[in-house]
Order: sequence, then structure tokens, then C-alpha cells
Amino acid sequence: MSAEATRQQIVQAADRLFYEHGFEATSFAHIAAAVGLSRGNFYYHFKTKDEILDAVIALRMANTQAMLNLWETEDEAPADRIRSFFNILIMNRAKIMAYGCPVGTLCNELAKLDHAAKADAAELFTLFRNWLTRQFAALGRKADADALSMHVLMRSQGVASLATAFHDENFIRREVEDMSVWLEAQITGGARAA
Amino acid sequence: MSAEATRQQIVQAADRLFYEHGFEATSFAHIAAAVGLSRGNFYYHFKTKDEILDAVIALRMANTQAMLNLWETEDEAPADRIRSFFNILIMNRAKIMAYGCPVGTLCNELAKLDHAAKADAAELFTLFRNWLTRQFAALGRKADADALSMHVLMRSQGVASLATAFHDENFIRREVEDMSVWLEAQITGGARAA
DNA sequence: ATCTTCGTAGGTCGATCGTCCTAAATACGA
DNA sequence: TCGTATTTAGGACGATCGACCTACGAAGAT
Repeated sequence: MSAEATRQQIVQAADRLFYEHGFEATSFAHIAAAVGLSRGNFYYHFKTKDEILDAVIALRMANTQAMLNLWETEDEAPADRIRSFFNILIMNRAKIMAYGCPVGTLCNELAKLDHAAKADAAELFTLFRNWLTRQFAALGRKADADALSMHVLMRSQGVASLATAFHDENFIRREVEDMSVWLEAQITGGARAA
Repeated sequence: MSAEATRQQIVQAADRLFYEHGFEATSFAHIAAAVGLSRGNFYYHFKTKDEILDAVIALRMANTQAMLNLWETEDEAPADRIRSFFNILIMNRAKIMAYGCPVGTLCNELAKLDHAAKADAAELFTLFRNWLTRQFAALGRKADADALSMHVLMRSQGVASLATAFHDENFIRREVEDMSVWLEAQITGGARAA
């Protein structure tokens, strides 16, 4: 098999395992078993575990950017785009209740480990942050667009965190509905604090 | 030294290290070095690492309960009590920006590890949840008191998570202020969705 | 068909993990 | 003061970690 294809398989498997079990709890052996390769073979594709982490973060960055770009071309109205973001919580509710938010939990783990890549992981949040900021600016809230963006990110993180702790699907649906009501108030009501 | 005093020192050191570096990343050797004891001595006080985790959770449960009880006797108005909860984010902002929320990050880690104690850790949330529910009920919002409580917990988790990722103290202050505005609206406005 | 390059398998290395044992030291009651 | 119980220190255990090396097989070029 080509090196590129194998490398891709490794990164995808690591992406899933890092999400489901965490970065530190996932060993070379776990990834190797998931891909079906020998452990020793990894050194040919990745010198260190941190290199795999970098590749996983890069993959998530690319996937996230692609998803956001799609939303920006498909959904015409900025409010609908923002609602697409809310809907992630509903779509991925099963995985979120089991493992939390992929971005938030990775950032938290890397922060505790004081890992060199913790800033890179936070860039995943920045991707969402800037995208949401653009949508709120398009809604005519240019002055506080970033604060509104952070507020939305904050809510999604809080919902994911509690959903994991309580395994309550109804809670997710209720909070997403409340986020939709909040968004409507932002559109019609004008500029209040985020 | 008495076994009880040593045990208490171990649990307190483990409590801090689990918070700052995570449960799995903290080894017996780390805790031993922090307390100033030999590694082998641990087996006398704790048979397994999970026993230390149980003791740490029990300690946090007791400390949390004591704090909540104090607030319920000191602050007369329920709204002030709820604002005391908001204020945790301001008081502990430095540690939160470095390590996140002690409760949320522990629950997330144990969920990923599928650890036996993950339900016990979630009980820490339940402590806050029930306390907040009582305060909202006392505010005359008995019907949706639990939903309001979960909403407040959600916000605090979201703020902590993003504060860790972005290390932005102003963001914390802004969101806490917004929570206070939201609370005021709940008191004067009456029953809307949480 | 031969040679060179690319990709893989399997094993080894020192370090560290959680766990466990044993013997010395300390504290305390008879 | 002596003997018993409690607490401690230090090391050893098997397993597993990330990292690394070397030899084998497969593929492609000449």
C-alpha cells in the first residue's frame, strides 16, 4: 500500500481513538491494532506520538474548515448558518454524551498535560469563532460579533460537558431550542450584551 | 504520624494533582513526592489508585457540600446565593484558565476512560444542580427550577472550557456579567424557557 | 533479470506504570 | 521496661509505555 494511504489510515484511527479515549490513554499499540499494522511500522510514518497528534489536529482543522465552507455556500441566511452550528449538538448527541466535544475535551486534556500542541488545538476553536463572528457581522452585529460568537461557543461547550456527565438527551434538545430562541432575540432585539 | 493525618495529606495532594494534571497522568510517584513519603508506603493507606480517586471524590463532595451549606446560611436572598455560584468563575479564574473546571474536566476524563467512578464524579454536579434548583424554587420558579439550574451549570461549564482554551480573563468577566443580567431577567420576567 | 528504493514486521531498549512484599522503625499499652 | 501493634521505607514484580533498530519482502526502474 502507498505510504500516503497508510498514513491517512493511521491518522483517521488516531483521530477516533484520541476522541473516544483521550490522547494520553491511547498508545501506539492501540492505533496499530485499530489499523491492523505492526507497532514497529509506525516509526516509518511518524517519529513520535506528538507528530501523530499534530497530524490529527491538522486533519480536524481541514475537516472543520471544509464543513464551515460548505455551510457558508449552502445556507443562504446567516441565521440559518448559525443554526447549523447549533444542530451539531443534536446530530452528534450520542457521541457527545459518551465522549464530550472533540475540540473541548482535547483542549482541556492538553492544557492539563501542558502539552506543546495545546495552542494548536485551541486553533480549532478559533476556526469556529471566526466563522461565527462573520455570521453575526452579516446579521448586522458587527460591533459585538466576536462577543456573540464566543457566547455561542460557550453554550455549545457547556451543553456538551453536562450532556456527558448526565447522559440526558432531552437536556441537549432543550438547550438547543433555547439557543434558537436566544438567536431570534439577537436578530430582532438589537445590540445587548452577549 | 497518625494514619488518618497521613491519609488526609495523600488525598489533598492527589486532589490537587488530579486537578492540575489529570487523573491518569498523575502517578503514585507524583503524589508520593508531593507529600514527601515513600512510594511503597502508599499501599498501606490505599490498595489501588482507584481507591485514591474515590477518596478524592469524597473529599470534593464534602468540601462542596460545606461551601453550599455556608452560602445557604449566610446569603439571605436566593438571588445572592446564585450570584455566589457565578462568582466562583471570577474567584478561581487563574486556575480555571490553566486547568479548567475541576468537576467538568474530571467527569470528561473519566467518561473517556470509561472509569467505574465516572458516575460518582457526576454526583459532584448533582450537588450543585440540586442546590441551584432549590434556589430557583425559592425564587418562585418551582416549575422549571431544575431546567434553570441546568442552564446555569451549562453556562459555568462553557465559560470554564473556553477560558482554558483562550486564556481570556475579560471573557470570563463579560459572561459572568451576562449571567447576572440573565438572572435578573428570570426574576422580574417570570417563566420563560430556561 | 537485476538492482535500488519503499514499505513492513518483529524485536529490543530503558523508563515508568500500578501493585505487592518484607523488614525496619516508631508508637503505645501492659 | 518490655512486647505488641501500627506505620514506614525501599525494593522487586510483570506489564506496558514511547522510541528505536535491523532485516525481510514488495514494487518499480534500468
